[in-house]
Amino acid sequence: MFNIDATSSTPIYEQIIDGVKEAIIKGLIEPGEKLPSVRELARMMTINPNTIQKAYQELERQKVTVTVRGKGTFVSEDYKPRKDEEKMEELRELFKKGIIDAYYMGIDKEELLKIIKELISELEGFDKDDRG
Amino acid sequence: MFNIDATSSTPIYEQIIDGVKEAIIKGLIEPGEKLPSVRELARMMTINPNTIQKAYQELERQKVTVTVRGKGTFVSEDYKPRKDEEKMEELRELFKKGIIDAYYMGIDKEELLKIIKELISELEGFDKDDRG
Amino acid sequence: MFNIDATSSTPIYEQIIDGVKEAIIKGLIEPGEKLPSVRELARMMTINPNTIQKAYQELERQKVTVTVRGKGTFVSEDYKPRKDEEKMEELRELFKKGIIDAYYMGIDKEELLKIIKELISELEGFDKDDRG
Amino acid sequence: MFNIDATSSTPIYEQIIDGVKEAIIKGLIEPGEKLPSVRELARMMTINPNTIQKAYQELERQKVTVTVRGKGTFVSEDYKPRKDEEKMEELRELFKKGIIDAYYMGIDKEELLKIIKELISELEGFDKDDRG
DNA sequence: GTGGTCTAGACCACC
DNA sequence: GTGGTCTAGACCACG
Repeated sequence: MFNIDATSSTPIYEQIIDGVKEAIIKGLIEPGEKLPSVRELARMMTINPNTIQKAYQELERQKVTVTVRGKGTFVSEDYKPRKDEEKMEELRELFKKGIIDAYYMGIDKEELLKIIKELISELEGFDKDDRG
Repeated sequence: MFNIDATSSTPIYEQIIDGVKEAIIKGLIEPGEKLPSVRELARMMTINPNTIQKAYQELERQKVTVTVRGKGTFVSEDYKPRKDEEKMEELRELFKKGIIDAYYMGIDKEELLKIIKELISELEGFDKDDRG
Repeated sequence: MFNIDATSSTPIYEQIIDGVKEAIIKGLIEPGEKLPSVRELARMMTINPNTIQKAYQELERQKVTVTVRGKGTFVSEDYKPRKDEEKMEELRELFKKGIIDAYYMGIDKEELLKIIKELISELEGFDKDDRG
Repeated sequence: MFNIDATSSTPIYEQIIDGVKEAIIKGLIEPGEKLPSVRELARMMTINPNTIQKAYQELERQKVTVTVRGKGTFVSEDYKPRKDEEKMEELRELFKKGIIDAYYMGIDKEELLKIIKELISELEGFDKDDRG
């Protein structure tokens, strides 16, 4: 489903969260669909089950998934996007850092916007209205 | 010159690095200009000198600054931007994460691009040719 | 694994970096193999853990090692040598200094080349193709 | 006579020492010849006179030069090369470091020896017998 | 005065 | 257990 880089500075559990979200946006996993169980995914990716568990808990906290006791973890069917000012500020900081890095790599404004637009296109469904 | 959030998950020394780079891009510090000394900045921001030191060393490693023995740390006058494929990939990952987060906050493509363009404008000089 | 001279003018962390690199070249540590943990090495050599940490971070920055979160620091399996002109110039300066010093010690050309060839031989594997 | 890089990690006074020695080896300054006075050299290179003074003192300590009170500093006419075991060991360490660095830059044995031989040739007089 | 190194000891996130 | 960050306080070389 997605790749994990154990040597990356982003924690594994965070890579899993991002991977699941990306898979949902791309439509690889549909709303209502079941995610692999913690143990199953841990085995598939040879990762410590505790790490998967932590990722799943965070996904549920963010209401991206819901857990049904005894059944498993499912992609939310009624995800309601929310933007509080705090998260917006974090997002701006993240992009600002990206722009600064781009500047120091010698990437100009047009090239940068092109890269970003490409990334948006790759994440199919991003510009759709029917978000589940 | 810039604000430090001690409670943030991004390390203080990294916030300092980003802050200095941002100040340079915005033209608040000019190429050739002297940065505050390690001790001085430490006093100004009530941060341990070792933390400032770590930030300054990383800035020098990235060739953003040069240090002259016994004189201090100065903004490089001949910074040459470099983009290797590895750094490009990291940049793409950073922006991809931002786009995914934006999606989950209910921000649509147009709004996102508007935010990014605003951020670029705020960083004056980004679309100039005379990068220091 | 290697000796540290606390009285030397070369910083301890740099001696550690050189020692690790030398051990790798000599084949005493193989690609993929785990280095002693920061604390362990600190205990073994009665050196402050922060000093070891600084050495390990520099080794990782140079891509000589990779660190896996929660697991430890390992010798890179896919090290790709790089020679930019700047590093080449530094290398030339270093050897030039050595040659000048040798001259002032009364060592002639043949003797100097003999010494250098011996040093190369001691570092087993230097003339092999399978660099890790 | 030679270039000084204030941003280099090698101290300025050491760069001066090396520069003088190199100039002597190359024959740019002959045995018995007078070096510029401390003040004169300081003015020429816009360097603090104390720094020049320190370099000259060290050159005299190494018996590379002799100072005649009221006359100035002169290149020794009867320099007797000496190799004690301590200095030999330092020299070996220096070359070992260079070889390790070369290895990590992907330079092979033949290429390295070629570079070293070139450097020796550039320092004219190195393979002569009539060392003054 | 400047930056560079080192120690001691603490806290944290991650696996 | 692992590495990563931070503080406090010390000493040093350099200009």
